[in-house]
Amino acid sequence: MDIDKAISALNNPIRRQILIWLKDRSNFPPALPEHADLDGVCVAYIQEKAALSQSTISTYMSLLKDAGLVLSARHGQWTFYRRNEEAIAATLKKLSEDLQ
Amino acid sequence: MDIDKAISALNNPIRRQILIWLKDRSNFPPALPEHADLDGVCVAYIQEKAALSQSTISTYMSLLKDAGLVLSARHGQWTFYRRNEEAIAATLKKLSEDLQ
DNA sequence: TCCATAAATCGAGATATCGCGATATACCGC
DNA sequence: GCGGTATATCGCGATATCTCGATTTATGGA
Repeated sequence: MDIDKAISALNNPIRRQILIWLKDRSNFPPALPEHADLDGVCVAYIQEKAALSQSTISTYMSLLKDAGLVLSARHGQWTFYRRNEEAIAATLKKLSEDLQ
Repeated sequence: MDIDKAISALNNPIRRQILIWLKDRSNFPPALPEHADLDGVCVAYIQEKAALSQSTISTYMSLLKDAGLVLSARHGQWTFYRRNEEAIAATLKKLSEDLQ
């Protein structure tokens, strides 16, 4: 876990908001029937919610993934992103232990 | 509490390290006798420990202060900085509540 | 094979942050 | 007032981040 990368990824209100939205799948439109059993949310839905460009959101999701805070899975043309709960918890724990 | 400012201030390993050092006064040289009863550490001691220029450390301390994470008190020519425990705890709590 | 769709990558201009040396300000003791 | 010390501020070049539109890559369907 790279705390520097993680804090850097968190140092943006929209990226933090994305992590918050991802806590609850119902923040996004319902999944297509063929994706009903898959975990995570596709880039297009996140983009729509965040109201930033496709390229920006794709970059943001890569950043979050690079920091370990989300996991991704490709299914056909879609990439589904979901929270990495362990990494998020570990990051918050490390920050608290360091600073508290 | 401005979480954006706080995370931004924390988004630097040396500023985080300073907050960690400030947990324990003994990380710095002993206070001058005439400062024995004062709380906090002067800029010069922090600078020496961090091994960055005086202007950089002064700016860093201003940033941390602006974010509310430290408090400052001027005594004569010296400015003494100390942790703002409540603000640090509140920042970590907010981050955890938002993201966890 | 072609076309359409989803996502990733590229290139760029605008803005922010980093860290410095130089300078300014504030305060002290003489 | 003057010189010295501690800190703050200024100006700057270097680097990083932000966000975009355009392009590329990957995939699926007709």
